[in-house]
Amino acid sequence: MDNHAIARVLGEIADILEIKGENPFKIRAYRNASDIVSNHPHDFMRLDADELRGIPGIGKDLAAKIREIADTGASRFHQELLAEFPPTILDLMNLQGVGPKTVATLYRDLGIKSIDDLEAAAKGGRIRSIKGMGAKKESLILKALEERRQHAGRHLMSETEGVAAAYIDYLKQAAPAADFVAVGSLRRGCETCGDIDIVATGAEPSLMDVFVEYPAVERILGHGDTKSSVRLRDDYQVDLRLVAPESRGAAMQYFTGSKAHNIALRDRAIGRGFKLNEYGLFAVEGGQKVAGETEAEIYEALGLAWIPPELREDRGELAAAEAHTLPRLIERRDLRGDLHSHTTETDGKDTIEAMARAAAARGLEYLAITDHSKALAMANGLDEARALAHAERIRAADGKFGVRLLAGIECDILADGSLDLSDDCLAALDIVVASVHSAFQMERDEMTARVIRALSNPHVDILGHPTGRMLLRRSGYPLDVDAVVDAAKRYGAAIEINSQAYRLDLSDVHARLALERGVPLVLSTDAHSTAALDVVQWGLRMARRAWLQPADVLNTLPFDDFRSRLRRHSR
DNA sequence: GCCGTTTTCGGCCCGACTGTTTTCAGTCG
Repeated sequence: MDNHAIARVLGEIADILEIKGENPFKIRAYRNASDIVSNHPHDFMRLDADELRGIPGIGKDLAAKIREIADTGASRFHQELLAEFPPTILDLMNLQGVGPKTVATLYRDLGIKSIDDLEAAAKGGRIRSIKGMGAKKESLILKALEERRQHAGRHLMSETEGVAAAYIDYLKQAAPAADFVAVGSLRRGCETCGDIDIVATGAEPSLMDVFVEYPAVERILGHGDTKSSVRLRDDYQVDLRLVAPESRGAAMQYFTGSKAHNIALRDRAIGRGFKLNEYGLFAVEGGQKVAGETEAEIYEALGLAWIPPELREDRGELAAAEAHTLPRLIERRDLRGDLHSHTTETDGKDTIEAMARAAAARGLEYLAITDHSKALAMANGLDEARALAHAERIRAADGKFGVRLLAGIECDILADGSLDLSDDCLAALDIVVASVHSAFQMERDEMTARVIRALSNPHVDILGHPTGRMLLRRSGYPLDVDAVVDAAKRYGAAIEINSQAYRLDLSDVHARLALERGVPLVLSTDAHSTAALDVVQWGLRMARRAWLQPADVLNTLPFDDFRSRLRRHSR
């Protein structure tokens, strides 16, 4: 049991209590505890009940339940709840537009207890027979089922990384001298991943037995001396390739892909009298091996500079590698500031001081505190008076904890494109991120006009999570990103790459569009806790896939230079 | 279920939107 597993049990308790219609505050306590556990830096397996109780939000009951889960691997309360409802019912809660009440009604009235049951009922027109539901609801459910199907077997990069790392740790224990590297879409930094591909070198074939005996394995798909495949619970497929050390680079290259990149690379090899496969680069005449131990020597033998995995999508990287004009991709050490964060003043978990200290501990030079504005009532958003009072407190803390602070706001863009706070208030702040959080159901033209109108406000420095997408859950609101990028250019606003693993918004493709149009980008965490400042690693992968160099990202600048480049100071 | 207390009970962020209604329930954020 790790924190993630404990958090999942608590989350499932919350889900079932919700279906049962229990006290919403009790449900919130479980949900909150689940969040705390999954985001907590310490291993909950090692904390005793007293230490657990010291964590705000964990009281006597929850501390005992967490200990029980840590000690026994399960919770009796959780088991009892699962006995009341079939476990598959929880899958229904993940459908867009289907909440606990709907799940309860579907179960009670139609006996629906799984995704398959629901699909059959919806297709058979039986949903509309339930009181309070109609034909619209039925088609909404069918649409949600379709979206779910499209996402099946795919996972967020952040989660995939965790699963791959845990698997590799496990393999390393059995073969300490061997070398392991996760390749495939994960190595390329794709926003979501299907399979996990691992290349191993320097291990005995018996490693494959260890591989298929991993506790989370649900089904063994293949079990050979050099290649094995398994399916894990949680719908991951994992492939392990065991290769000789002299082929390590070739195998890494081959299994990292992308398919399009590999096809282009092999084509290039053929044109030069070589054959490229997962074992190496070979001369067609005579068949002798030219390269294969490292990726770099393979690329070099083909007249190319080594290409960072994030660029291997056949989007011009081969030509750039040949001309030695590949970008010097942005890295974490290039970032000097974070421009989007929340505190306890709205829906953040930590105070100004804690956030400032955490930013300083991560080597940041500056941090913008950008809590929500009043339209986001559920987050306890700030009105003008509170925003200004909060700004005073932020400025009072500026520089005291080893980091410069910017007093900002994440201001809602209202349905008509106006901003949630007065111009006077926005002008009095150091930085304004403007974001859409409501009224997503708009026509594309209307939504585009709305966002562009917001950008026309001279106090808007940055457009936050521009498309509103939530990976594997919903596509963004309909938006002409091209037109929005042009508007940002025209008005001198910057565009955010939001690093939350479930957002990654802008996407790599759109960020590259902004780069080509000369619109400045910023890389932000949208952190709601100190630990969340580290999610920047996911945004970085997106930025690198967009070919961004340090100079393309405003928050790589030293503090004074950065401030002068902000829209409010640059003209 | 947590928290804080004028300490064992009462409060705990709630508004917009949708689809179903004819005054509201459910979902989302």
